[in-house]
Amino acid sequence: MTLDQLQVLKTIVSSGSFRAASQELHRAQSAVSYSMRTLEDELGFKLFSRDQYRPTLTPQGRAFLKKASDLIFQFDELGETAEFLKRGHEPIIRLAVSALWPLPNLVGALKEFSSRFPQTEIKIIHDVLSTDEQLLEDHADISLGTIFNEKGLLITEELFTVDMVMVCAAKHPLAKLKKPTAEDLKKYPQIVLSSTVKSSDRSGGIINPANTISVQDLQTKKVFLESGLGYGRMPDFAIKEEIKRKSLVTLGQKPITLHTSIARHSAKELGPCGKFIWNYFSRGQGKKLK
Amino acid sequence: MTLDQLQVLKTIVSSGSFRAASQELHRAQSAVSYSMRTLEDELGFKLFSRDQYRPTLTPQGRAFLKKASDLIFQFDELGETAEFLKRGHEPIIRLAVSALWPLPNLVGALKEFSSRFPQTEIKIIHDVLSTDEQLLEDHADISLGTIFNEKGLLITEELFTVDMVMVCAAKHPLAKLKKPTAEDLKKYPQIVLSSTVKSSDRSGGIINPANTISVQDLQTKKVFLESGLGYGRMPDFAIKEEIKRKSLVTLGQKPITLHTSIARHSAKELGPCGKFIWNYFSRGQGKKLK
DNA sequence: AAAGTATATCAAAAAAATAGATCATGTTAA
DNA sequence: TTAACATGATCTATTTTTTTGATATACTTT
Repeated sequence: MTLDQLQVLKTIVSSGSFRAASQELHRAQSAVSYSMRTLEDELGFKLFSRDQYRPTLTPQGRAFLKKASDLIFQFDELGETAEFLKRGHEPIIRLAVSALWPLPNLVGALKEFSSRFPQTEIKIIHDVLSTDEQLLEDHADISLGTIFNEKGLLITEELFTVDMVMVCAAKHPLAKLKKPTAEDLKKYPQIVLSSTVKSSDRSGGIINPANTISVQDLQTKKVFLESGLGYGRMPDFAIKEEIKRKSLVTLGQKPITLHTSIARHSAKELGPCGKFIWNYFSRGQGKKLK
Repeated sequence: MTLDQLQVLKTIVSSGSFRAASQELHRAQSAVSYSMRTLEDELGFKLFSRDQYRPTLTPQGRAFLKKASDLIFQFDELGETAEFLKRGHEPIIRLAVSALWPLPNLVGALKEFSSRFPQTEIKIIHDVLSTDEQLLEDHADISLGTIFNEKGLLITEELFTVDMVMVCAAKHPLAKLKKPTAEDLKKYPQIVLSSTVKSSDRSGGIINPANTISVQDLQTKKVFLESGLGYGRMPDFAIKEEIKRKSLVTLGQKPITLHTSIARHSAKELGPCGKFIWNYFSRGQGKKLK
């Protein structure tokens, strides 16, 4: 049983006769006849009843064709996938996204991407801080994170800025002070984001290293801050709601301004899918939300 | 691109080398090599990188194989379907079921059937009364209905009995009378089941043909009866609940006892699936619930 | 009855797949 | 380090499979 035989079968049924199918397939009529005979021999039952003028499917033939049609459809799809891969499109694209990245900024890109390249799988590596490391270790194709150019191994492009503001819960003792000094802060634990990757220590703005609570993601950090466990910096876009409903309050510290960037490995060419993501952000569409 | 090539590809990956695959497939190594070369030529990209000792899939190859594996799986399934059909199993079985048939009696049979023959589609033709007609016109393979042997054209087997009891709503005027006579009944509309098929008129027990309301299914009949629209006969199994909660009451009429039967066309052999259904009921398993 | 259209079948031809041998290369174990 | 072994590519000859073109037979239509 070959797929070609199934395609011949389908053509016969859609065209109505062996002869018409042979013309449609640009083969001799005897070839079509032979193809069906060998298929029927192998299957062990007749696909067509030939006692009428025109061949009609047997009940078995009808049931068989139904399943065979699905197979042919999937086969055609495989052909399309092959075309897609042949043109150099990536079967999967891996995005390393920093925890500090404003996620709403991503969904627009991903929406457009997945409608344009439905064949390409998207893998989000939602790392804490060191998204560039993911590039260097070939765990990601594109990184969306804060700027940190690694000895020219990466091609980066600066995008927009994120302000990291110092906050604590409204019920926290620090909230009572007008403008807490570093001395004031030292008395309470600071919640900080920390990467599991050791190589690059990028923990900026730590007040008292001895008195910190490290977490691995922004969501946890926010919960800890809201619960009054300590104080710490948060990206402004992530705490708008909390400030509005006053569960978090800003302390008088000057915000730290982070520069976000898109990056890729200089030694690895991006395919059409990667280029689309790259251009989406580098041409500024990704900046809109900011 | 042929399915055989995909199977070779899959074997190479699972066995780890071209040579191992060739042994597994009982072919020469050169045949496997040739098969992959022609496939790669047609696809337009390399499936394997051959710079290492053992061939490893390229990223494209990996993505391609993933989809190809699905195809192979579905192909194998088609082979199983073919085996199934070859053994004479019916791809579809059509059951004509009378509206008077106790449905809970069916579910047991269908449950067991679908677990034993998952490949066979079940079509229920829930006809009103004339299920045997469905057999004669080749719209059904087996009929479950009330007895009515058509000139020996059908093979039937008697199963169990269903009592048709005369009822009306508790709020209906007839409910007040102790034992309403035919004269009493004549004053009110009678709700009757009527078939769309004209040929055989089997409407038994009609009191006053002029004063009837015809419905096509038992559910509607029950709703009409409960609403007090009229009186009529219902199978006892279908109104147990309503009698219990007193929304329907029985009138003093003697019940009509219907004999149910299973039937099939004498000129058409049943396949294994049909025989299973037949035996399920004729050997009495279907009677349990009654 | 005649002309037109169907499928099956056959022998010959064409095309495709396979086998077996050989080569260059990489791996493993003594 | 060397010798034995394993791997995939490539080539030619062989085998198998598919296709063709011609012919036979059957059914439909006019």
